Amino acid sequence: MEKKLKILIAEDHKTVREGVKLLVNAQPDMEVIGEADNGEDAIADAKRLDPDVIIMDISMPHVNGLQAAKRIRASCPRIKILTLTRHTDDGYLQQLIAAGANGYVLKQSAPSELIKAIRTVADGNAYMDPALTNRVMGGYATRSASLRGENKQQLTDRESEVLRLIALGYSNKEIGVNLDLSVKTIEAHKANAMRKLGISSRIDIVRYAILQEWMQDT
Amino acid sequence: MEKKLKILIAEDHKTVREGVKLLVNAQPDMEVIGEADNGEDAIADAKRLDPDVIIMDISMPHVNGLQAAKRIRASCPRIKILTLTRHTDDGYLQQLIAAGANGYVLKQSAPSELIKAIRTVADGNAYMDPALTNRVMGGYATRSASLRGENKQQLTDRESEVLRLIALGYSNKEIGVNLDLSVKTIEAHKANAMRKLGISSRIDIVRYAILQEWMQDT
DNA sequence: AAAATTTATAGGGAAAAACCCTAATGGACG
DNA sequence: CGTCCATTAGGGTTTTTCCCTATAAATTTT
Repeated sequence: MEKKLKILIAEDHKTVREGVKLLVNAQPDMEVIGEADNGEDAIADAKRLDPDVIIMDISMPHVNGLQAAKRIRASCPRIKILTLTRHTDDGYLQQLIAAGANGYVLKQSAPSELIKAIRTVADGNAYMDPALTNRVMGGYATRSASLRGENKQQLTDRESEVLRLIALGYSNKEIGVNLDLSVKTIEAHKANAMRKLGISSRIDIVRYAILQEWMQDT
Repeated sequence: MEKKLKILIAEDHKTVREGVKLLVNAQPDMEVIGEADNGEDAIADAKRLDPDVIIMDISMPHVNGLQAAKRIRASCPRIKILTLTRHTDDGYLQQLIAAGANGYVLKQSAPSELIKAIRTVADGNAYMDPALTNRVMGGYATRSASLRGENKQQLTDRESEVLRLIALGYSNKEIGVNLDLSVKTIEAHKANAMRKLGISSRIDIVRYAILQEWMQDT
């Protein structure tokens, strides 16, 4: 095995941070070497730890991801920056590109998307979530993966609800009783949701749920 | 349904806080009405929200659980305080009783233990985790549940490992492959662990794992 | 030291759950 | 008004889990 990709996670939400770490460390060729919960620490850690890729949430306390990206770009141009965000905030998109981010992944994407994105930016290509590919980004567009993008439909409310309960450890039957639906219906929603996300196991559902910050309240 | 028990959670670790909230809100007769991540806020919230029971971690920033318990006892004697802690820290035990805590639950106990404890202290009885009952606590001993304590053995490393992976969404087979053991062995560890904890479903495993703060790293 | 208990391992067979395929209904949208 | 797709669900097969039993090794007790 050649050297592992060194990843730094900059994300203020601990649950997501730990979920991402879990996911990344599960890849044989990647390794989380540091974590920061604010932009300032992210800048310091970037210099100190010299990661290959920084996974950075754009909304963070103190110094936000945008500012942090700009400063890291300036001081450590070698380091690739992959931004991670909740919504399709158009506003940030162009600013981030300008700030020097190498990629842009939505939190609502499947975990496999994030892994693909890491590999893509580590290879020196820009990466844009398929759900955004048909938007702006003139000359930077990624040529590698993601363009032939697995249709990235949104999950319906029911589908999200079912996946969340599955991640929490409920069986299809228990969910059926809970929501007063047939097991068969739960199975259908689950299967449809998994197809949409391109995932195929319960761990993937758990990982997706963690990324969604679904493991809380209710 | 008579009025629900109002619960305040004072715990600095967010994952645990959310896990406990999940568990408590799943009870038809309980409701989380507030959360605090430090002792100071816990004291303020106790006065402001007037909960029936406070579930309080003893190690918290600013003002620790011990100090907070003492002050809440003084200002709101009606409110029951149930302390939640990681280890069998003998040291704290007597201090907590002196500070006015009504109960003491270990984090390594099954979630059902916590629920039982809430009901017991809400009823005006003292509660002590069965694992500790055979220790100190002269005149305060609980007479209600818990004394006829389900044998509270510790999980072995293997058992913990298996439960953790199950909580993360792995199937027995996947765990077997992962640890290079037969599925049958995994099943046995799982069954033994569940028997020890007195639980019987995957959700219970997930809840237990959250209480253990197992859903992180690795 | 011998005996008893617990841990780690695992098989066989029954029961339960999940999976794959198919399908009807009722909106939304062009 | 026809097409897409969300929501609902059944039939039959495959996979997983559950329950009971078992053995060697380590640990604890007597």
